[in-house]
Amino acid sequence: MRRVTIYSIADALGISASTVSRAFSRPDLVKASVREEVLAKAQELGYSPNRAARGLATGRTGVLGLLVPDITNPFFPPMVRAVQRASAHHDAEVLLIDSERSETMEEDLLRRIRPQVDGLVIVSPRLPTSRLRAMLTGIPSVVVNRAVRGLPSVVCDNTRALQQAAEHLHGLGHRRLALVRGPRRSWAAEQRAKAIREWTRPREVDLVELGPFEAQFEAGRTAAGDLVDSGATAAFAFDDLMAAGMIAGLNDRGEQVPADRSIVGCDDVLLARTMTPGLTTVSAPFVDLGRHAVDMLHLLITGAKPSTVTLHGELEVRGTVGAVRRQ
Amino acid sequence: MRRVTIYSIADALGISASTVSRAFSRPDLVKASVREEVLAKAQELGYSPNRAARGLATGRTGVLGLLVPDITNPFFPPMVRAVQRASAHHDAEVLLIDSERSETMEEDLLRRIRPQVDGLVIVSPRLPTSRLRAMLTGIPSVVVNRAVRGLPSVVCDNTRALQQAAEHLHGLGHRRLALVRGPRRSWAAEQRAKAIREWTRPREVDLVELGPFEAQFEAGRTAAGDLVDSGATAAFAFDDLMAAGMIAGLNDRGEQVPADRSIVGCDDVLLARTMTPGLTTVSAPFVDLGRHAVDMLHLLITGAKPSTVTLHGELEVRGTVGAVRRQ
DNA sequence: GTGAAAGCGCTAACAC
DNA sequence: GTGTTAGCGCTTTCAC
Repeated sequence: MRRVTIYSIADALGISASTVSRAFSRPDLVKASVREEVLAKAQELGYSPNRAARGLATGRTGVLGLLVPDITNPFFPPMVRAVQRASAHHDAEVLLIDSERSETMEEDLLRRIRPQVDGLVIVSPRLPTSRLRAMLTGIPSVVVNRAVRGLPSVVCDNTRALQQAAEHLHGLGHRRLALVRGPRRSWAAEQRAKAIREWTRPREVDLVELGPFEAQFEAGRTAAGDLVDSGATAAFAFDDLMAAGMIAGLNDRGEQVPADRSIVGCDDVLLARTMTPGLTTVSAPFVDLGRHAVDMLHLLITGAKPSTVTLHGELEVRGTVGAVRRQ
Repeated sequence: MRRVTIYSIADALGISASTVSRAFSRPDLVKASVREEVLAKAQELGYSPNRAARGLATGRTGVLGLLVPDITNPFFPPMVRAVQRASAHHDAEVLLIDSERSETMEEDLLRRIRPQVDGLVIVSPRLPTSRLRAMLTGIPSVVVNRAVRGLPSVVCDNTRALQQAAEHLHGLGHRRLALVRGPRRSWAAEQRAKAIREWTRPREVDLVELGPFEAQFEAGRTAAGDLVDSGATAAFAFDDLMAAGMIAGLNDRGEQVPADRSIVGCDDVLLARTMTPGLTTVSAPFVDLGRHAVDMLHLLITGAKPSTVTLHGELEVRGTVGAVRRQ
């Protein structure tokens, strides 16, 4: 049994292959009655178009590449889902790449999939701008959570929410805050740090900066020691994972959150809700992040020039912040 | 600037395209010196093979499909990573599909990607066997964590580890255990339930069965009520996510774990380590699961007939089990 | 060990 | 509206 192609259908119907092809890719160019015959026969024969062939002819693969630095970080699965869902709307599939936080893997993998996809959604907080730009020239790409001149991006600005959190802590009596910084050279880390610094500057509040640290649970645990030493009564963790690690580290040292110290995370990943008490954090708009990225990518692929989109996180007050402890 | 193909290289070197092609796909058929020239020139020109063209010619896409039911469940990211890593060894890319726990999406998405991949790694705990088998005929497929007659699979048997856990609880004085069941019709859920029942039967221990429940945090929270009502002093949750939910639910009701009740999870996902106290659980061999699945798939694709692989979970005793509370 | 040529299944001018 | 034709970039006989 040989496989069914547009020719099988064309022969069966006594029409040309082009018409069959058009019935699928440009249905408006085919007479309705013919189109329906084609579709019916296709159904009957179990035909489904060969993407590779279409790809060869059109130069399009119908596949989008999604690069994430660490799929095991709970930030990414919801985003992956959103990207996939949005891609389905454009009839595209998603090739996933997890670079395992390695820059060399990132470049290798990117090089490998580049020719196989129509475009790329890239989450690469740390690859130097020049190398990032080099990897991305010549292929439609949208960068997530990082602003790179000349590249369309969709970013989440947490400034307002973080400053609200700071305000909240201030209202609870905290006057010495810690900023537990995320990865060195991470765009988001810098962004978040800036928000806190900016809020602190005009106020009668001490700010101590700790880190940089990796965006990992264990790094948070380590940071807990620095936090205790710093004398800050409340801390902004770079993200929820670090916040969770910091809380565990404080527990190791006999401290309770929020009784002894307050902790604020960022991103509102699953973990933040499943902790007890729930983590006070800033929610990331995963779904919109993914959706905008894909929509923008689609625009790029079809020749348009999308402009950068900025979304906003929102403060979620839960159980890990409380009134300052009486010293 | 036109794209570089085997012809660009062939022209530049004054040789034929066939030779260039062979230098990549059948290097043994090309004289070493020529091969090296080709590779060097390819490097210089930034050539990378067009998969679509290769796919058209060979019928292979170089892409593997990976279907997971819920990428936001922390069980899957490490497995996705393992699958991707293993695929790289076979020079294949991974097309990810998250069915969002919907059977209809699962079938739709599968139908869509089937023609675009060389084979499938499927994690589908609940799709009825007949429909699963129907979706998978005609395409090399490996099923993960589910035994389906006639389909090669790689499964994780947690019987021994769960029974060790039961033994451990027994040693701590627990005589009334709860089995908090996972999703109805889930192969793993049935498997785990069987292990506990089998251990209980010959012993002077009461077993109460709760559920079935969805494998979700919130379902665990709900289950906590049933658990309290059941009077069991210790419980086996279907998985870690449920276990975390149950602990949160118990806290809501003023109970502490393990002081008031002991909880055992399953899978040892990130969450299990980040909780305080750490969750006693049974570790899943994520990396091996992914690796074996891909290796088996590769065998299938190349015409061999792999046999089912059984891996084993191991008990990880952490902080959520303790001596039975004095009533 | 290497080249010439056909063809994988589809699309896209171009003609009719 | 539909058919004809010429590729897309690669692999793979088949000669040499």
